[in-house]
Amino acid sequence: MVSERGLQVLRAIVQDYVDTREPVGSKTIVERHAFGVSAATIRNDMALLEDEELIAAPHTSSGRVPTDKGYRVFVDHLSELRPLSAAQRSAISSFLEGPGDLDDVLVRTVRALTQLTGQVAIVQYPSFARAHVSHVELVQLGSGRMLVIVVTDTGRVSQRMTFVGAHFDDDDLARMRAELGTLLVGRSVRDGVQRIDDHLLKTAPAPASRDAAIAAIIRVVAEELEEFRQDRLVLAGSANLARSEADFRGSIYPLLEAIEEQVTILKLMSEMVADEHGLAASIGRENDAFGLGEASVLASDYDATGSRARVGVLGPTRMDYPTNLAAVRAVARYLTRMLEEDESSR
Amino acid sequence: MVSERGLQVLRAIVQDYVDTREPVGSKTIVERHAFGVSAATIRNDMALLEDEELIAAPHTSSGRVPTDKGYRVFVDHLSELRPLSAAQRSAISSFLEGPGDLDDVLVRTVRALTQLTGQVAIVQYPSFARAHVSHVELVQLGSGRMLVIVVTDTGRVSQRMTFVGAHFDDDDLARMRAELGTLLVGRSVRDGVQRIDDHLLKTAPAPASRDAAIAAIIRVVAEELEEFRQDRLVLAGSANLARSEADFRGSIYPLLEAIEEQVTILKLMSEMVADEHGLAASIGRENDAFGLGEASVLASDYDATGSRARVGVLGPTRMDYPTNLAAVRAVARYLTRMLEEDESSR
DNA sequence: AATTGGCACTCAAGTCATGCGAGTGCCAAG
DNA sequence: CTTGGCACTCGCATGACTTGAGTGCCAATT
Repeated sequence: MVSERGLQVLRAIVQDYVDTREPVGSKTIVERHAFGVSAATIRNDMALLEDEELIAAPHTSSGRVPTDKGYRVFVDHLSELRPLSAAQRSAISSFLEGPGDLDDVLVRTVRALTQLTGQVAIVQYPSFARAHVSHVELVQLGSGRMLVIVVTDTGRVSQRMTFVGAHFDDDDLARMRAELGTLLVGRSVRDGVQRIDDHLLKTAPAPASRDAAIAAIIRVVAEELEEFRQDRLVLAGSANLARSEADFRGSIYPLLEAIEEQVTILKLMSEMVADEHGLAASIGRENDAFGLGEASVLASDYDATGSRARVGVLGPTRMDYPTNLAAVRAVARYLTRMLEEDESSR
Repeated sequence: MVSERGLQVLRAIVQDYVDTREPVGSKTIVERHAFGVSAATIRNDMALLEDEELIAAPHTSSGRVPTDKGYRVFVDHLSELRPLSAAQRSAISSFLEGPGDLDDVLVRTVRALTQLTGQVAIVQYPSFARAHVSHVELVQLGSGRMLVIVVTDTGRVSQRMTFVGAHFDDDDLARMRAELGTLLVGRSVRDGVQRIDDHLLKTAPAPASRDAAIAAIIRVVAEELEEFRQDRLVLAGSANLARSEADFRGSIYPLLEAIEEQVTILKLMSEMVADEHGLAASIGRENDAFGLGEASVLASDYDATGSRARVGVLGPTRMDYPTNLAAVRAVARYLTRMLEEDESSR
C-alpha cells in the first residue's frame, strides 16, 4: 500500500514531469517541493511507488516517469479541481456568449475549449433519438425534385432532396403531408422510424403507381430520421497535436486518423464511465483498444434539452490533468447553462 | 542555359530523391538510369544545374537535392502525364459511382483522391454566386420559430431557423412568400442580396410592427444567400501529413492549422493560375506568403453546373508530382463527368 | 567541343575510448 | 522511520580516428 506521503511524491513527480518532460529524481523533488524530508526518504517512497508500478525508470539510475497507472492514481486522487482563473472564465464567456443556433454554440464551445487547454477539443452532438418530430414539410421544386424537411422539437432541422418521377398537384401534396403528419408528428425519432417501417409493410403499393412514388418519399423521410439518430462530433484544435508530437512515440498518425474518422472517438467517448460529478478520464493504455494507447481523453457530461452528451479533450498521456479537467468541467457547465437559457427563451 | 541532357539529369535527380529521400550523387544516377555516359559527365551537368540553382548540395561533397526552383522546372517540363493504371481507374469509379447529392459526391471525391495520392485531398465547392434562386419557403414552427429555406437551381438547399416575436396567419405567410418570390426567384444569388438591400432601404417599416418582423425574416434570407456566396472546402487525408512528417523541417503544425482554418487554403487554391489544361501547381517557397513554404499544392479545374471550381492535393514539396498530377487530373475529369450526368438526368 | 578516367580533397557519419554526473540502492547510525 | 554517506550504474557528451560517398578539376581521348 502507498502511504499518504507516497501520494504526495507521486503528485510531485507527475507535476514536474508534465512540466519539464524530464525524468524527475529525488533531489529535484525536495528542491522544487517543500517536503520536510531529505532526498533519501523520498527515494524510499519512490522505491515503493515503483513496486506498485506507479512510476518507472527509463533506464537504471535515472529519474522516474509516471506510468499510465500512475497517472490514473494521480487523477483519481485529485480531491478538488482548482477553479479557473478570472481570465479563463472571461475567455469562456466571450467565446460562448452571443446568439446562434445549436451548431454555432457547439462550434464556439470547441474553440473555447481548445483555446483553454491547448489540446484537441471534442463535443458530442446531443442525441436526437429521443427528440420528437414537430414538423414534416414537403416542397416541390420542379423538374421532378422534391425537398423533404424534418424538424424536431429540439430545434434540429434536416433537409434532403430527392428525385421523384412524377409531378404532384396540391391535393396530392396535402394528402402526403397529412399522412406523414399523423404518422410522425409528436412521436420520438426512434418511434418514427419504426412506424414508417410498419406503415410501408402494411400498404405495399402497386409498383410504378402514384402510391409507389409516395412510398419512396416516405422512405426518404425515414432515412433522414435515421440520420438524426446518428451521433456526430464537432472537433477543433487538431493542429495542437503537432506541438505535442514528441509525446507520441510512434507518430501522431493514429490520432489524426481517429479525428478524421470520428467514429472511433465517438465510441471511446461514449464508453467512458463518468464519476458522480459527470467527469470521466481515460488514460493512455486504457485506450489501447481504440488504437490510441498513447493518448488520454477527458470528458464531462453536459445537459442539452432532453438528452445528455459529452464534451472533452484529447491529448497526449503526458498532459496537465488538473487544468484540463477543470477547463472541461467549466466549459460543460457553461454549455449546459447556455442551452438551458436557449430553451427557456423559446 | 541547361542542355537537353541537363534536364534528363534533373529529372533523374528529382525522381530518385523523391524515391529515396537521399541526396543523389552522380554515380547513383548512372547506375539507376540508362544514360550512355560516365559519372564524370553527369558531374559536369550537375555543376551547371547547380549554377542555375535547380539543385543544391546539403553540404560540400554530398549528393544533390532538387531546389524548389528545380521542382518547378521539373513539373513545367513534364511533357505528358502517365495515364493512370487500370487499377487506379477502377478505384476512382468505384469510389465515385453511385447516387447522392452534391455533398456526397464531393466527399467521395476527396476520399478517392487521398486514396490515390496518399496526400491531403481538397475540393472546392462550386461557387453558387451565379446560381439562381428557384424557391424560397417559409415554415412556421410554433413557439415563435420560423424556418427559412432557400433553394437554387443548382440543387443546393440551405435552411436556417430564426426566432420571430410574432405568430403569422396563413395570409401573412402567403404574402411574405409572394414578396420574397417576386424579389428573388429567377435572380442570381449575387443579385438577390443586392435586391434585398434595396428593398429594405426603400420600405423602412415602423419599429415593432408586423412589417418589422417581416423585414427581420427577409434579412435572414439575405444572410443565407450570403452564405451561398461563401466558398467552402471539403478535405480528407490530413492524417497523411503525419507520415510525411520528416519532409517538414519545422513541423506539420502550420499545415494542420491551415487545414483547420480552411480560409488560407481556399485563398491559395483560388490564386493559383492554371495552364491551358486547367492544371496548376504551386511549389514550396511559392507558398511562403501563406505560411506553407514547405508544401506544394496541385490543382485542377473542374466544371460544375454553371461554375468552375478546383480539386487538388496538398503535400510536402518532396512529392511525386507526375503521379499526383495525373491523379488530380483524372479525378477532376471524373468529377466533371459525374456532375454533368447528374445535371442532364434532372 | 564533349567525354572520360584518374586522383586529390572534403566532410558527414560511424566507431571507440574516456570522463562526467545525475541518480539510485543500500546500510548503518540517529 | 529518517538520514547521511558511499559505492555503483548508466546515459550522455566529448574528442580522436576512420571510413566512404561524393565532388571538383585536369589532362588525355574521341
